[in-house]
Amino acid sequence: MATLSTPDARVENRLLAALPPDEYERLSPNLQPVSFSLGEVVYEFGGQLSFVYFPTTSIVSLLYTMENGTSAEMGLTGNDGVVGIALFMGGGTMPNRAVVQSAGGALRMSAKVLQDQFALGGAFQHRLLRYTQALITQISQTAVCNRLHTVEQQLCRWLLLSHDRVQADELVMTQELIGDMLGVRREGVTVAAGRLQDLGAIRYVRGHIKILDRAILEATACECYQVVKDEFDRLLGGDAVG
Amino acid sequence: MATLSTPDARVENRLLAALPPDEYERLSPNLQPVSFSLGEVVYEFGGQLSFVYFPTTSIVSLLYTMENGTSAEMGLTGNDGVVGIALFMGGGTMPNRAVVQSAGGALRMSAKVLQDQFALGGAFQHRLLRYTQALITQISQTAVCNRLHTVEQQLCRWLLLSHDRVQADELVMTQELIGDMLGVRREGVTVAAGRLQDLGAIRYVRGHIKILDRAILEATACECYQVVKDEFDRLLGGDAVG
DNA sequence: AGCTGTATGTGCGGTAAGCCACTTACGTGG
DNA sequence: CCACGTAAGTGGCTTACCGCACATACAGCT
Repeated sequence: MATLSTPDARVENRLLAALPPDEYERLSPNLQPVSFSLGEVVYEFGGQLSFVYFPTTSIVSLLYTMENGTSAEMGLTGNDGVVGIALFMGGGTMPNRAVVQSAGGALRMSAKVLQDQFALGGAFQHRLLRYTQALITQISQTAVCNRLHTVEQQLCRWLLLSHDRVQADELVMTQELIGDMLGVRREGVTVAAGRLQDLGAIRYVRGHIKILDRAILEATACECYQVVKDEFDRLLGGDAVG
Repeated sequence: MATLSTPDARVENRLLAALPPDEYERLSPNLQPVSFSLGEVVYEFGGQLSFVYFPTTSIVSLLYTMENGTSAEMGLTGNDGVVGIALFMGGGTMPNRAVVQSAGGALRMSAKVLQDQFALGGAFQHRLLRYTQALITQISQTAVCNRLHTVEQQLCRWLLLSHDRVQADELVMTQELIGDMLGVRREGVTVAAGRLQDLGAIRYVRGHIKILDRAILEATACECYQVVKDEFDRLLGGDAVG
């Protein structure tokens, strides 16, 4: 059977790449490459999902928008995970939005195929659940971080998490949008980003952030980044079963 | 086979109560009633779990403690759910603590039994995953709420969520401990609780909170409470499959 | 009744960040 | 190379909350 995905698509998503060869062969005919543009809405609050998406070069933010229009991010998914966990967790819909934060590609799989394959209970199920647990850690840490840390610390956390999920040293993202993600005003981002720029950690020009020195970002960030990173490494690392 | 649980233990936890009779019969011999005292630690940061717990009359908070000792709650589980999701999600440990917030009973099940039963893929697995998705919503909303809402609004949310999971109109909880849960100072809780008392919503006397008027609490809370409640009802309601 | 420990109430100065109004800088397209 | 739209920087005022230092109040014990 001819696969619609590109030959090396597999290695572009770490969750899929970690599957044993036979399971991957079983899935690959059902993966279609798609392309996400910046700001595209992958799913809406309460919307029924028809597909799950395995990002390859894109990053997708999960965020919640309040009644008064303010919003905040709860977590973000890159090529280490999957967007649309409600489909295998059983709920069908999620009470939040998923928005493309960094343009790029993804592999999509239909709801039915996903659910059938999940029900087989093999490595695929195992990997999806482990990823979900890692995501729970990320969301939890976001909750704690929102309560206890400064905007500057959170900006560092966010930049590091994003940088880990993208191939380049440049992020395309306005301060306005980062404000929406972090649930702070645009001006707050400006001030915090200005300090990071003075420190030499980043350079910021009209929607293009260049990561110049990760070490400075890590030193300025709160412990939350490391907690999330460690847990992702532990749960999704190569040594894990299947 | 004689069950070690009390005859009506089943109906005390809604997750178990929703199982079809044959599945419940299969599980019940493996459920042992245990009793939790206030402040007891169910599991520690990174600790290996040997059991999962299905609270019946107790409430267990999931919280994270920072390096500097401050802490914040990410979610709480009562008789609608289960404590120790890492055991079936595959991680084995969680990077947070679980602390008994309201003394009472629970039913425990060993890790091995849980994992074997989960792997069968029936209604039990289905229910556990749906609960996990509901918990994700709760944690997500906590993250958003921490960022965007006042201490008073969050206190209302917390009181309502706790009240929903306990049988009486009285919560046993000092303002100091609520401060730890919400990630705010004890004095901040005092001020917010004082206002709620002036409004006639609660009465607070030395660690005993009496819920006098839920309607006032709901009006004062942010939308976060309703979002979480709706999602729990949707995902865990009686109409859901199996 | 009085003692003592824990729980709660209150006030004050400091700070992070919100809101608002505005200026400056870049950069693409005419 | 100029204009205009979008992105970023700045400053002043206000607010919510923190940190600290106390004052009070209840509850069980003697």
